[in-house]
Amino acid sequence: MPELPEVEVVRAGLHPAVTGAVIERVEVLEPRSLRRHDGPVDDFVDRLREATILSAVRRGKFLWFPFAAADGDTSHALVAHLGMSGQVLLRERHADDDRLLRIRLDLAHPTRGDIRLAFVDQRIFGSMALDTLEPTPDGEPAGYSGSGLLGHDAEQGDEPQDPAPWLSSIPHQVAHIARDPLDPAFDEHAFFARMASRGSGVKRALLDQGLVSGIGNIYADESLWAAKIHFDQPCASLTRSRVKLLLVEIRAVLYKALAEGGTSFDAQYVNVNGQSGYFAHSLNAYGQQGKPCPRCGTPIKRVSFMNRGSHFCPQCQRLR
DNA sequence: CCCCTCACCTGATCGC
DNA sequence: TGCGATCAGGTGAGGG
Repeated sequence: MPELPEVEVVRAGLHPAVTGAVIERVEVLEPRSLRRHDGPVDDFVDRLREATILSAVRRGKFLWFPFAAADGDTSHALVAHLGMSGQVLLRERHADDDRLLRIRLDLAHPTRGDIRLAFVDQRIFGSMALDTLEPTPDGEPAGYSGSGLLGHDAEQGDEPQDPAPWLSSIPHQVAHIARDPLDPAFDEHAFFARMASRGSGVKRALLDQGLVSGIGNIYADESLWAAKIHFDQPCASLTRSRVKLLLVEIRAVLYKALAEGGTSFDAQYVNVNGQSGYFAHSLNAYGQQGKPCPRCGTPIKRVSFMNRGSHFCPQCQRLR
């Protein structure tokens, strides 16, 4: 997937188009795309009808849209996860269906008029669902909900935190996901403590969304390359300063990807308007097997780990 | 709680 | 051209 930067690009693209919009019609073409919805298809459809979307929020790779139901109730959100291959595309109301369209939401926006959200997903690992909102334990905003792309200057500072109660609430099924490293309320001390007591290798830890969210296979490999750490180095063997360095590199990698609009290796991963991203050329390790390490020239290796590829420089990233 | 394996899915591509 | 094998950016249930 879509890892944090790609999901944030989608969220930022959707936010201005969906906030304040009324859902006029919902069609579920693939019921399996509601796997995480606790109820029948009709329940999903009926409860969204005439609802007004209040915001677009993201934590890690989870995206959700708090809404006011037709009766005014604001205790629920529409949750979306893109899985490996999902997209939420903004379309014109009467556009032809995309090839792998699973769910269609027709919206009426006060200034943008009639638009459509198309949930497209090849592998159906992604999903949409309605879920109850519950208060965050720390009372902080549950995720990022700015009107612009996270980290972009135009957005910084000019947006006082919206005190709307639904923004300090999190969907029940997202509550176990840790805050992501770009979240101002990310608990660094808890992260260091849990890393120190973990028995697994460091990449496995980075991919554990309950420990730190938003990182997937690409950015795990890129961050570990930047920090010169082997993917299977035991967490507990890393000094606190090495873990701090790793966190710095993780943030740098995520911000860089955000600045470039998210990565996209093939037509599968596209931004909210269906346009391809363009970050692939600046990857240092992921997918670079056989090519010289940009730091030392040693060929990058690819090995199978956790049933997926791990890419690293055997010279810079030694197991020790 | 922690840790690991596996199931869940389709479609594109590659080698024969 | 066909066909099987392989691969793809994730998550969570369920076992030890």
